[in-house]
Amino acid sequence: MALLSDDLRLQGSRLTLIESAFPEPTHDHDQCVEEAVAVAVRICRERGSRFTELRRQVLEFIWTSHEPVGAYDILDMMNAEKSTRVAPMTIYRAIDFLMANGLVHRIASRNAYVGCSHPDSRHSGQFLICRECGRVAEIEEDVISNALRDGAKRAGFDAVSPMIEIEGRCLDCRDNAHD
Amino acid sequence: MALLSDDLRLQGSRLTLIESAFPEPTHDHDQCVEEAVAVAVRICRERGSRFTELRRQVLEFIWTSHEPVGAYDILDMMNAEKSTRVAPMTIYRAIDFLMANGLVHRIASRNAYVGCSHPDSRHSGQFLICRECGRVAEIEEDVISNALRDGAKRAGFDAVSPMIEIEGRCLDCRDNAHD
DNA sequence: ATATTTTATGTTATGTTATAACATAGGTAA
DNA sequence: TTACCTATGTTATAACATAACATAAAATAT
Repeated sequence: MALLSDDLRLQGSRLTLIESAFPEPTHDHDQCVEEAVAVAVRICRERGSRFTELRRQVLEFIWTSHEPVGAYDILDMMNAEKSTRVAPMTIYRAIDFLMANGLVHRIASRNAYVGCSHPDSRHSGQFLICRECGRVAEIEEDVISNALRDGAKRAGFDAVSPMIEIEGRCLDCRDNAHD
Repeated sequence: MALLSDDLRLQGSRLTLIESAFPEPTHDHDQCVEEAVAVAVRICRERGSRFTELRRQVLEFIWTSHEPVGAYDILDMMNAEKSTRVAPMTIYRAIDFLMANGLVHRIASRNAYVGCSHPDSRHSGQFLICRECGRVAEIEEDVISNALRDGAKRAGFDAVSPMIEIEGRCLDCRDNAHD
């Protein structure tokens, strides 16, 4: 899954290796979807969970892009493609299943959902959200997790579920900017 | 504003000073509200913004407690107290104003709003949300901010607006737990 | 194989959160 | 006092999410 792009860029006068958390704009996205489904199949089989046709479709629609997708967007895609009518409830139930199995994450600041890029490892959400292209990248920085745990602890707080959503500008959009 | 309580507690065998980010359950909450309004008045005067009666009322309702308050909760409180009928739009406009001036924050994971406990200093949101009592405390840990900025940078990302919402259990609820 | 149970989905209705668009009023400044 | 800008009123609707109960399909026990 070619989600990481390595780029050589000049920063000031030093040559630096920057590893973007975002996929290259030219990447083969079909492959992302394919792999996401394959992993989901495997994980569900391992757990004895049922990865039904409906759930597969919803997962695929969420993986339409690397941008968060709203529940009603999925609903519309679903109903456009098939002749059957599906109700919101149906979509939300599939989303709940996918989230419970760590296959998708909810982006609270957008009321929308993204596919998880590493559903195997236990992790709490750290998301980079590009304001320009709308894409979301998931990172897993121990420095951040540790800082959070320590900060919470210092405040006398048992942290259970930290959620981090960072808005800003991704490398590609910075490069494309004409200012 | 007595938002910090210092407690001496035994952790393992060491005597440790824990500074809870949450207000003491017995604190004088009227004073929180009073101070929040006073600060708002000052800040708005400094900026030439108009702190109208409506905006003051909405700010006060948000400060009803240290729990996040929904827009429609405010609406209900408003309409219960006064004979006039206020529309959602009116509330949202007041909330927008208060947020733009850093007087309240939105808790995205709850679709609700809390008063800002230090509206003077520029800061990005770091919130502790207690699952048991529902209260929210705002912290400002440089360790976290730095880890975020560095983590984002390493991912080739210009972080603009980081949002952190940590769910867990506050010190008071831990102490009150009977297990 | 059939009955029983559990899990998934269908269906209808409604609850909750947020904004668009345009009208009116109320300060502020020329 | 006119003109302008900002705040609020008003109506309608968009966008997001769940409750409650019915049916179907799969897994398991008998």
